[in-house]
Amino acid sequence: MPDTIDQPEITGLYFQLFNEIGIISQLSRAMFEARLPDGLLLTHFTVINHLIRVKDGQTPLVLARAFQVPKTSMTHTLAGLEKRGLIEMRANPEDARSKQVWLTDAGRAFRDQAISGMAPDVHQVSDALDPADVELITSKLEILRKRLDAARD
Amino acid sequence: MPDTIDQPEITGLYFQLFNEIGIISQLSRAMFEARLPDGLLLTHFTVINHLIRVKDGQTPLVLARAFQVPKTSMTHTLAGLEKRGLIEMRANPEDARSKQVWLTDAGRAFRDQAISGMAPDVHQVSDALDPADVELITSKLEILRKRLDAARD
DNA sequence: ACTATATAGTCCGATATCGAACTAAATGGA
DNA sequence: TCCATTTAGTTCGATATCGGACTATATAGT
Repeated sequence: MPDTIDQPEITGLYFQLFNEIGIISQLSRAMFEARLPDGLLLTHFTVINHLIRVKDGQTPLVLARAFQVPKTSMTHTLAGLEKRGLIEMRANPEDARSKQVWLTDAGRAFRDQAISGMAPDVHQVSDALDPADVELITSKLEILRKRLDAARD
Repeated sequence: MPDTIDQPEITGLYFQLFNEIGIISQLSRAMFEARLPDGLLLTHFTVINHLIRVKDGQTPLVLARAFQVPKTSMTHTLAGLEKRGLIEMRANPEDARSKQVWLTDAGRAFRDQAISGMAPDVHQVSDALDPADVELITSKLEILRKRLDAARD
């Protein structure tokens, strides 16, 4: 039966893919964090970067959902960013339960600095895949990511 | 100049790729961990799985290097596995400083159980990419992973 | 309007991660 | 052989992560 799907084998393929993804995640995280100042982690950079790329003024809960982390983790991350003056927490005029996260000038400067610091690392490994491959893989992974996200129920 | 490489843009492409990888790593980890019993994390499963796929009897340090984690983290993970009777730590007859990590029957059973539990989740998202895509992406990511690994100096 | 339920955020406690320092054993060079 | 250096593993302390419980506010149903 040539058209029967060998499901267990597909499962194995996906396992390998997730494994590879997990290792790269770990390695790239370590690489980037080595470039960040003192107590700042990749989470901090990622939040700042998101606030610039998308928009600031979002609520902590929206950010937690965007990054797929529990809201308690986001509270912690935002506290760190606020303590360092990279963001400002303001009351949400539309909902007294809620807050808004705004970037400060220092936050914007930090992002530019961080990217400058990380760029050489990226450049160092950029010969591994050509741009077309990177784009291709990214687009395929985006599909997978959305599928995983949808499967969370 | 059409053949000049736009380096900053490549950096941006890689940033996106790493971002996608980070999110998938997080989502898939959460998905898998939800299927593991009580206090066991993906790390535990991954170590057991590795001991079966490659071989057991390896030293903690070799395992730490295989997973790119600090040896202190591996000590912690192995302690958890031993406490649950899934592995056995023995003295290394070839080096008195060192130890060997051996699977127990319970450890092997645990791995089979865990895979059975996870398979439906993988199956649920396996329509996101066809097997050829999964294989293609995995092989490309493997190249990137090795490049990152080499860049650690 | 009133009450039940849902939602936003924080606090707390448990555990994971990981760097630094330490101990014990192996290795290498004189 | 002896000593300096390297290596394997653990312990300890600091911090990140995250589930559960809590407070305050909003929303929905009657």
